[in-house]
Amino acid sequence: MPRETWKLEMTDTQSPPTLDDVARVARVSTATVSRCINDPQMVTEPTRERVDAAIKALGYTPNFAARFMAAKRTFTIGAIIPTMENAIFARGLQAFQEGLHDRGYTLLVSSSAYKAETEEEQIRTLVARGADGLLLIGHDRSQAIYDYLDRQRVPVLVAWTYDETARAPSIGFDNRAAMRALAEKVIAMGHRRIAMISGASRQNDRARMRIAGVRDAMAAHGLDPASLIPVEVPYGVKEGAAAFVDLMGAAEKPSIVFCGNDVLAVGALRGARQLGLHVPDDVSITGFDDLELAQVVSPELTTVHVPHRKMGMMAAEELVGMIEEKRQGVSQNLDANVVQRASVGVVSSDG
Amino acid sequence: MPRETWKLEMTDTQSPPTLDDVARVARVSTATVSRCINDPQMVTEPTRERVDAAIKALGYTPNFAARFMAAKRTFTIGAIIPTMENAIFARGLQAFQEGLHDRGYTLLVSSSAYKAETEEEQIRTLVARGADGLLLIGHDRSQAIYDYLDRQRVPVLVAWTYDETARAPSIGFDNRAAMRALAEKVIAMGHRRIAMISGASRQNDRARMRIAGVRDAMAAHGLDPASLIPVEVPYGVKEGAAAFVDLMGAAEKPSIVFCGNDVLAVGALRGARQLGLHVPDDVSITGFDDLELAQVVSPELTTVHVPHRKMGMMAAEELVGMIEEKRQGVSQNLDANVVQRASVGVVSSDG
DNA sequence: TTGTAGGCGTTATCAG
DNA sequence: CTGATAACGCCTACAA
Repeated sequence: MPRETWKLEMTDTQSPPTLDDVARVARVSTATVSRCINDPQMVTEPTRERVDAAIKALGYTPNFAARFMAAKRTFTIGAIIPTMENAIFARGLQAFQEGLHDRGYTLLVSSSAYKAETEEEQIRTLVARGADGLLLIGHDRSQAIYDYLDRQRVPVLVAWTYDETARAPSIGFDNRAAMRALAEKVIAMGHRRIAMISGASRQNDRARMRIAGVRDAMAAHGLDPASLIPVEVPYGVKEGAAAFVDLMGAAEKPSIVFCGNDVLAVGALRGARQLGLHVPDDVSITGFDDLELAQVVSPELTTVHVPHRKMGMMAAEELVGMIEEKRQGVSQNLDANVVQRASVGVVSSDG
Repeated sequence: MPRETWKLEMTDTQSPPTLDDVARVARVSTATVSRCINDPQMVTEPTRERVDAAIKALGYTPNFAARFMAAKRTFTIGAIIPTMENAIFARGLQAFQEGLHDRGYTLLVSSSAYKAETEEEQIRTLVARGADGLLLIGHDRSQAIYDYLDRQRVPVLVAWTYDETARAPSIGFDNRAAMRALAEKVIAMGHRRIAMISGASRQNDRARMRIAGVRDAMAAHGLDPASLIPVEVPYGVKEGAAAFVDLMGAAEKPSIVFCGNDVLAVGALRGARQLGLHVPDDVSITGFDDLELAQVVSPELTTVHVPHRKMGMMAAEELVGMIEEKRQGVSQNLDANVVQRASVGVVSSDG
């Protein structure tokens, strides 16, 4: 039995088909097969047909690892988000994925569970896997990992926040200004006894900026910003409820509880229900993000509307641009508007 | 200037460090460096220290593509879920990821937007990228793609459903039986005018089974299963609300509206509010999944509790087992229990 | 214990 | 337009 035949049978049964197999079946060189796939117009009609037939017959799919090694491109973008649990990042990410898909890229997502260490690990994983670019949430991470990214020459775009002074370009909104706008409106409605429930602010610039925003508004209204001591808990409905109950157990009960996001606010709402408190008559509550959730609960949440889809779409455009034109990214500051609904009430004569 | 030096400098500035670079700096062979990374105990203490130092100094990270080509393993698992928008799959996936992480694997997630075509594309992408195994939702997909997976020898595990007759092993629950149990309880409370809002049932065995479950219960109570004509809409709060409003506009208004999942049910609740209908006095509503959402709305949803985390953890264990022991997967049928809350009421003398 | 060298599946540069 | 052939970065027998 001729060696060739033997080998053909072996490869055929043992493992997925390769370019070689296709080439052999189509009776052309591997180079030609490669061209058929990547640049069909460089090949004559009849040969292309033979090759396509062979590809179909064998059920061939190119091996990305090999392709990456040879071409240094994967048309893959990685995104690492803090959580997939609640839908905070889902809508924006969906738009991001659509934008990438339109441009011929695939998105791979990974979640860090709000842990810096995990995020770092996942950044390395995605880069080592050949991601052409990365989308990250917020600016807070170690110098070391930015250095690593530089060395590996992987473009990075930050989303969900805007900070032109940061090292990486960002497409997002000004968390601090948005929260300040919300807080100013609320304070203008007469609220003076202010409390806040926030996610952990360490390693989370969005959380920190939102706290700062409330303090800005307080200062602007002659209140002492330092008097605001946010309760920090993990983002979650249960956690929000528990924090709220604690807050209402204090000697001086707040008339308004600002929450770091809608999930926490929904938790607070639930805490209020547990305590038999009426919102907004007994106490007001605000969120941030304007998730679908915000309009599902009752009362509907006063919150900050974040342009999720727009942000995702613009991020896709920008990141692909950075990759293909090898240029620095340019930051964009999108609008995030306060949306007033029923969870905040007017205070008449409140100390 | 000696050529070696020149080359070293070039590589040093132009591209990420490779095994070669590390070897050169540590004055050992590439084989030794490789061993230091993959099997440290095969190397003497002093050499290992030199190598580790070189790795740190250079900021070296192994290139997965190259590693994959040589070793055929990536320690990466891919999961493709229908959507990331609402949190349906998030909790289970989170547990799945944790389970994988404990076993040394990384999870990469991709969402198909409930489109078979997109899912297929993503399956190929993940496989081509060297995923060691795949987690998919539900059994409904083309024969062709299962054949492809076989040929590529990539183990596949299905979750969120259980069907021992299907081609792929599954870890999930019996959607039909669970929905039937729920429906039986509801019907036993006197409901006879039954309607249902479902997600698209095409290419979605979970949706189909849940519809079948309601019909089973109807038949068991002497009602005509064929009289149930589910309204099919995309999973979404808005869509659920609209469908509900339509349903209540019919000549014979239902006393109970079964919903294919909690998101749809929350939508229905909202539709009821729009119509000024009281739930459950005027009409009852049920969900499925027991998302956090279910306890956040009011009235709280009667629904089916799905063991998300348990399912995710077991799936991780099973899939890794299939990969490492090269064995067929074994299916598991988990419990999904009815949880009665406030959205369903008793009907006294209803036709 | 350490080094040498072949091969993994593609792409891309040359000739033809 | 097509075909050799040299990388790409790593792993792993096999040798020393």
